Amino acid sequence: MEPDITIIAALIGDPSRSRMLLALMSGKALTATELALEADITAQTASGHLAKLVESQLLIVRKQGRHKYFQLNGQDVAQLIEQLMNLSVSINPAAIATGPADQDLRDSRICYDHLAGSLGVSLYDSLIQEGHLLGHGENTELTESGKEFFARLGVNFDDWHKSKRPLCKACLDWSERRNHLAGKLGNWIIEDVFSKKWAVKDLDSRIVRFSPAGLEAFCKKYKIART
Amino acid sequence: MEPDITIIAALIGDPSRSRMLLALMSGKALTATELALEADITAQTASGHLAKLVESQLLIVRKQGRHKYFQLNGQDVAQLIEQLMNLSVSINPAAIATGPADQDLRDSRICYDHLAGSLGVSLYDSLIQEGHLLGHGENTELTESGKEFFARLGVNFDDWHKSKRPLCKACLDWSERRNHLAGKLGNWIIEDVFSKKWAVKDLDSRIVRFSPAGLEAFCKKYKIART
DNA sequence: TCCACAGTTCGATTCACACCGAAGCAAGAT
DNA sequence: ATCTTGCTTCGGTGTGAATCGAACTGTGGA
Repeated sequence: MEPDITIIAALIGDPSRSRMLLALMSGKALTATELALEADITAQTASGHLAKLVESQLLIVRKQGRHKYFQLNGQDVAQLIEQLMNLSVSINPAAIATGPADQDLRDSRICYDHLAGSLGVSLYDSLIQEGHLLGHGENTELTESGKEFFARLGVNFDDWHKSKRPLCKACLDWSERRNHLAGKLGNWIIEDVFSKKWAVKDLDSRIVRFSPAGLEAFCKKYKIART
Repeated sequence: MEPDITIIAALIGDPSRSRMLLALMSGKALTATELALEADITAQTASGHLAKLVESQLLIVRKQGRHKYFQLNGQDVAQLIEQLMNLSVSINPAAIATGPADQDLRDSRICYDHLAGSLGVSLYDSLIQEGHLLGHGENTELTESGKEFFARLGVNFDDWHKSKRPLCKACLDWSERRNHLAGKLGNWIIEDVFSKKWAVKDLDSRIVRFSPAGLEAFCKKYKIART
């Protein structure tokens, strides 16, 4: 009887599958063919892999017309992958390529459903600085001042109490090795950014591309010091 | 360019290796043979696995005599495995392994050929406290006062100079996360305990079982404060 | 109705790697 | 010195799994 962690780790421990999972870290739901392209394998092979990932409940799938949309099965899975990246970075720091495309990824990217990268870290720092957030390790708490601040921005906290997903959560950022904001509030912030058209998701990567004006507005809104 | 997380996940995703890693999650440092037994494979196969785990820096190894002690490379690795266990439980709640309450093992056990566990740590602390021992990291030195103290107990240091084995050495205790005394002196102490019948070795484990009177005598001899 | 496209199933191939037996090496023990 | 023990190296075997070509199902559009 082999431990269950073996099965999960073995699923991630295949190059094609881990490429798919990384692609899904953008939070977007992708079709089977898109994932096959991402992993650089044929559709047949991808189909087999995806079936396994769904069966093991690492992914969930939604059928829409003749497409099948896959996404990570919740925050737990995303967090596990993030943790794996953390460890691989701390073991092999040279592995972080320093290409120009990579720089954008480090600046601001999607981590499942919230903002990561140096901008995400700056946001977190600023919220702490302003007294809106209290951070103790992995757990984070919104202060009264923070509740007021976000209520003024249009957040309706009452609606959120129904969900069991934590309001705030710190997520360790692999490129910065510091916390950024996850949880429902982290998700709200990035959705707010998109709805205001301050930034758009890059088509086939996890990069979040801010417009110059959007970046300025964002930094002003959250009192982030520009570098 | 395959992502690094693939490599790490693949390492964990082998039944034999994950059994070893789980065994090491107890915090204990284990030898190659112990791990081979744990994984139910031959020593040769285990040796190959362990080499990979060390090369990839998931494990660290310490050579002590002809034994090789393996342990998890820090908290990061332990945390990743913990995370994997969490996910597998949330996916498959049926498999809940209840860890054996090895309190006796934590209290006092054999570590290669000397005393470990909370009692071993207390002994080390007391020797430092009394000024018999000087500890700088892994290296430890017997003071003049210490030499006198042990000479009075019957140790003949002259005979020991022939051996190249270090007289004193600190050995990291993983249940306690603190040093205990290894080296020839550490061995002498535990042999002394056995010869005085203050304690006996448990048959199939590394537990050292003190008699009530033996424990009292031991603590008095080394001025260990009883808790 | 026919075609195009998304995804799956089947069969065959190929290859990596976990595994063990045997032998070798190193470090204590006797 | 000789034996025992812990670990490693080498060579050969076998199995599992990833892969793709080809053919099939099902959906949507022309």
